[in-house]
Amino acid sequence: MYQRKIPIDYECGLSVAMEVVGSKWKFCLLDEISKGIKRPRDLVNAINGITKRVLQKQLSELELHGLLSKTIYPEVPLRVEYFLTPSGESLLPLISAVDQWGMGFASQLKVILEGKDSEI
Amino acid sequence: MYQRKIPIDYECGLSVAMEVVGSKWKFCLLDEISKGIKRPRDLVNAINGITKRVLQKQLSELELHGLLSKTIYPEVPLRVEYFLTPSGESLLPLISAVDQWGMGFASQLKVILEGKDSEI
DNA sequence: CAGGATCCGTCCGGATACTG
DNA sequence: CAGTATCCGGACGGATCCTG
Repeated sequence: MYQRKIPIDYECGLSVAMEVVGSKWKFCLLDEISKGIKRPRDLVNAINGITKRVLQKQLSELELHGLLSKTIYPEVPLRVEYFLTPSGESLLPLISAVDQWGMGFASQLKVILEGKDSEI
Repeated sequence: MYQRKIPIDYECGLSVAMEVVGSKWKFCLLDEISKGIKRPRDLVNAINGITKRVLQKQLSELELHGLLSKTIYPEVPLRVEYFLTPSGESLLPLISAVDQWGMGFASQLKVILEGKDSEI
């Protein structure tokens, strides 16, 4: 995600993984695309809080890293559809696992953060 | 990990998970601590590229979120040891899975990035 | 509509120093 | 040694504009 000085430790799986999917929205993007939302514009609408610029950047990174690919339909207006490569698909079980873990953890986090808020 | 405007979508597991472990080093930290490296100073030495300040911050966040806890030994010099809470331990399988995925993906990423380098 | 470029404010992280 | 505060430069993200 912003690791360029300690180039990337190819021996460390976590380092590699963080490099590729360590940005805020990448799991979400892969998830949404796997669900069939393929066009940039639809993704902006589907994902709460992402902006066009960031979406564009992260899509291109995912594409560069070989997790995503796209098809360009030379229509007017232009249409582009992203889809998961095999590498991207290999990540889906992990995303699902992370999502489920997060669901299970949500209640705990809620209590913790709201407790903190009330201390103000 | 800088999502404070779109507070946190507790309905979205990915959102919750990213909030808690979406920083660069958190998986690494939990991993190392689970391996028995418990003191901040040892963690700085064990993790390639992290600085004391960032370590401190991420440790405290993990502690705040209830994934980590610590024991303070009132010795001189002061000794502190972090350990995983049950929530933190529940994350280990995921970390392991991410690590393994990263290992498998490393070769592909290497080819891609080195290919890009050689284009310069 | 896709997506790249630019301007610019904000946040993050490195370095350093200080306290207990 | 652990943890916090401060200063400061650089990276990131938002808004906007432009091209195909």
